[in-house]
Amino acid sequence: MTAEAPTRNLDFIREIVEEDLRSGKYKSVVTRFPPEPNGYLHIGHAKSICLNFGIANEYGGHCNLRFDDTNPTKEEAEYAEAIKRDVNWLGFSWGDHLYHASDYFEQLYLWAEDLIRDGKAYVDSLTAEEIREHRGSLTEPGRESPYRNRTADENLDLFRRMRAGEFPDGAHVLRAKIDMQSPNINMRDPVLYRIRHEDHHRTGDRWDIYPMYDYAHPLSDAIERITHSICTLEFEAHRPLYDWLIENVRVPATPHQYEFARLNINYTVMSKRKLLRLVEDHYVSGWDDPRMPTIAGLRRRGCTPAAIRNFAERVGVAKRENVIDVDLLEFCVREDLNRVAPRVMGVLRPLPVVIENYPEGQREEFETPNNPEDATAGTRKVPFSRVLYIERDDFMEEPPKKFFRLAPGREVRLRSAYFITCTGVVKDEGGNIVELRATYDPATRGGDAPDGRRPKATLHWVSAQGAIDCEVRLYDRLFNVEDPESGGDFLTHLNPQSLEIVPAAKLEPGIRGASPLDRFQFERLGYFTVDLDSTPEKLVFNRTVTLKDTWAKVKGESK
RNA sequence: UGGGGAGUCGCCAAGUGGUAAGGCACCGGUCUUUGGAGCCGGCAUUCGGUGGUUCGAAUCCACCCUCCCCAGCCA
Repeated sequence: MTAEAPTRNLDFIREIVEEDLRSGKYKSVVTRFPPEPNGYLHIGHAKSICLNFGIANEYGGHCNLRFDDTNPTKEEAEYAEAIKRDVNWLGFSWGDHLYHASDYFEQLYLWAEDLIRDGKAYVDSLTAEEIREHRGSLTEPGRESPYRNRTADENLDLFRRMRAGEFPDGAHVLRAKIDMQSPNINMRDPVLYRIRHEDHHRTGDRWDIYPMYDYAHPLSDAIERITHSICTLEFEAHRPLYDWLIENVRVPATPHQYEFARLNINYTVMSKRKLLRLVEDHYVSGWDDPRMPTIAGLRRRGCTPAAIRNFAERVGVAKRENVIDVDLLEFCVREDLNRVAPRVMGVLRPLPVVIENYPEGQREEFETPNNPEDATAGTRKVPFSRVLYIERDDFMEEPPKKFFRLAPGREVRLRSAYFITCTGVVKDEGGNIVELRATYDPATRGGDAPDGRRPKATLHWVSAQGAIDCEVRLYDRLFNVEDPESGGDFLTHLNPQSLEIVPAAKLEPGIRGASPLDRFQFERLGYFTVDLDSTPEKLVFNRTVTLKDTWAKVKGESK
């Protein structure tokens, strides 16, 4: 027996967590996922959720869900509800650790007064424009505001009157008194509070001043005794300010901020601003449009939470900018669905086939496995009759070299049924194929030939009698370029073929009764899920992802 | 041209001085009542570049190059 020393490949954040736990710096770990309720969560957030909740779970700590609701002009309760639903759906739970930055407004305000009394904050009465001018630039230092040296009493008085609503929006702001010469622009007396005469979705009209993210975030982390405050790279330059506040405010704990690279995926966009644009201007049907990279969209598309979690794990956590191949996401989705999705036969573009030697009016049923990958999934019966539908793509009158499917004179297997041989092609006046004639071999019942012959192809099929008409929505990537953000307006890269509606696909009768979000594999085609628009009278399916298709690839290459 | 980060296979990503893990993609083969899945194999003499230190460097030092972030009273 060799006891392998399992060298786990920890990401750099987990390494830090383990070291902090090992050294005793922290007794247990507390993380937080801090969304702003101003839009829906997307798969980039899923990476952060898996990281934060994942670490909490792995190291026996907990992860808070905290709404970063410091800006009343952009936030809505509806978004908060959607966010909670999505985090839960992904499989994580915050227990009773649900918080809001707005819950801390009073404490945050009191601390701001402390800062003023300590001479570390002041009320500035410059206009926004003037503040910008005084800030300097990347290469020039800033200049101090003429209001920078007001007395603590004067500042306190003004700040209290700001709170009391005595001034209009923009009249004053509270600023930290740090260093206008700092090479780090974020340290040039950052704004801590601004006046906003606007109702907040949780605090109503109680406040006329609202804290900025840079002020509220570190202090909220301290209040919640967060140990590891994990955020994305763009906040790296804000860390000195984060640390400044933790040092200069009498907070009950000393959290630390760590930054990792956000997730990007090709052929889509991930910024909330752009996703909002797609929704508001109706380029998609909503935040949960199955083409959207939102959690809600992926759910409606048919992705499983497990697939998304596996994806987040394979993607890794590091500090280098990255763009993940959407192929990896699709792989994770197929991998999970292959295990769990019951199989069913459905024909998207029906081509009738009449089995000439099969008695008119005769019917029989075949037993077929629900999931060859899962012996416990059992079997079901599918009806067979004289007229069948097969996929139009499964027949070619003049088949090229590598086309193994049905063609005149060729024999193929109908999955779980019989071998059939194409004996004729019926066309309309326009020369379009409207029907196939064929004969079946009664000896191949069930799909095996006693003489051992093996057709090169097995086709899916549906008996015309009893077939159920369904709408099927075929999705493709939303954008037709890898990086929609580069090269002008991202909207110009929208894929006009991202949605194709198949109005009347033929499904085997067993599909009746399927409910929204049920997932299936339509054999040889892909994974499909019942859409929210579906009704018992008219089933609607979304294609989650296709199955890999070697023939499609060969065909594509020869083009 | 200030400050903060990052550069290892097409895309991710391990590696922390001892002679380049793994995944996706791709390419072969095998198997197959899904051209699916599975299984087997291939896929970086080289780590942004150039010098240097060392018996030995992706790992240490120096210089250079490229990319990303910061000038919201957004987060």
